[in-house]
Amino acid sequence: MDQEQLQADLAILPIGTAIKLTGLTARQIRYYEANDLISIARSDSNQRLFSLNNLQRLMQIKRLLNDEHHLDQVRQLLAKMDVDHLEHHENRVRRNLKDEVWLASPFSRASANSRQNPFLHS
DNA sequence: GTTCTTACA
DNA sequence: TGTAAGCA
Repeated sequence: MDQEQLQADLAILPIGTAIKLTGLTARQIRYYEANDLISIARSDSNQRLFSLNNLQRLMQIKRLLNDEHHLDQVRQLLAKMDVDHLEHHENRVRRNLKDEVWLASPFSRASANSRQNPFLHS
């Protein structure tokens, strides 16, 4: 995970900021969370902590509800999107692992010239 | 002052 | 969905 994603996942913003940036009310945000449309981090004192990704998702929920969708439909739609993203992420991890195994293998040029090649030094 | 939960109009 | 009560 790169630094951009890391910062986008950093949950540090209070609900007051989320309210101003999304245009939603605290009531709505808490209602969406209670109905599993979004998962929001909590502080030690049980206060909600929002990340940039949280805000983006809240605005997405806001847009979807304004169109045609009902709460149940939005929940299922977002749930499926989450599954897809997870699968893509897992696939990416598998590709990276596969590449690393190849690069570390004795059949790879990178391995033959690598400082970490166990066959070169001692 | 802000946020949280619960409950009622 | 808004709002008030009582806490943290």
